[in-house]
Amino acid sequence: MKRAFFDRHADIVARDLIGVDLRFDGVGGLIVEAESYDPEDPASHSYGWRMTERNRTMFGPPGHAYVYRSYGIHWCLNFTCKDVSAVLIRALEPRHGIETMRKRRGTDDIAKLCSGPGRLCQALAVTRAQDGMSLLKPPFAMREAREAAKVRRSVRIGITKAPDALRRFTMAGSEFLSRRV
DNA sequence: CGATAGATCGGCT
DNA sequence: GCCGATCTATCGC
Repeated sequence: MKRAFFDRHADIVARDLIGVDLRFDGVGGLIVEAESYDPEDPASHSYGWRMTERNRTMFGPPGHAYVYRSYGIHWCLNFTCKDVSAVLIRALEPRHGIETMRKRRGTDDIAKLCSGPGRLCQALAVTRAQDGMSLLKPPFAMREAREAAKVRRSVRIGITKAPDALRRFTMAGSEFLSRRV
């Protein structure tokens, strides 16, 4: 994956991420669900261009991991994009290191390994330690989709602000989404 | 099944 | 203090 891939708006990047193979330390799978956020968006951490200690990575260069703590318990992985926009990675189709994911997640249910932003971070062992890391080099590895995936667009999950924005992108027919479209 | 309470952190009002 | 880009356990039907 080239840096130019991320040097576009999160809406475009999120769409193109569907079907991409993502690994962290060799563990991962295909991205099947992602959401886009930007400074104009009330649901975004970068809303109003206000930089804080938590969201500072979003204001940095595209192509980096922005990891934040959610509800005091879970970690969520985002990819930084152009103009302080970002893509929240919400679900993977497990492909690599499935046994490792099972151990970390404490379940054998393959549909629950990476189906949700908190779950996939636990499965890949992504934490605050990865915040600010480049996605273009190890331990991250990304490979473009072999063929263009069929992508669906719908409303985002679990937010209260701007609930009607069509900024959730999913792989059509995937069994590994955090929720049905 | 579906609904809901509870865990627990950081940033804001 | 309060709320959230969440997940799990545990209810009740």
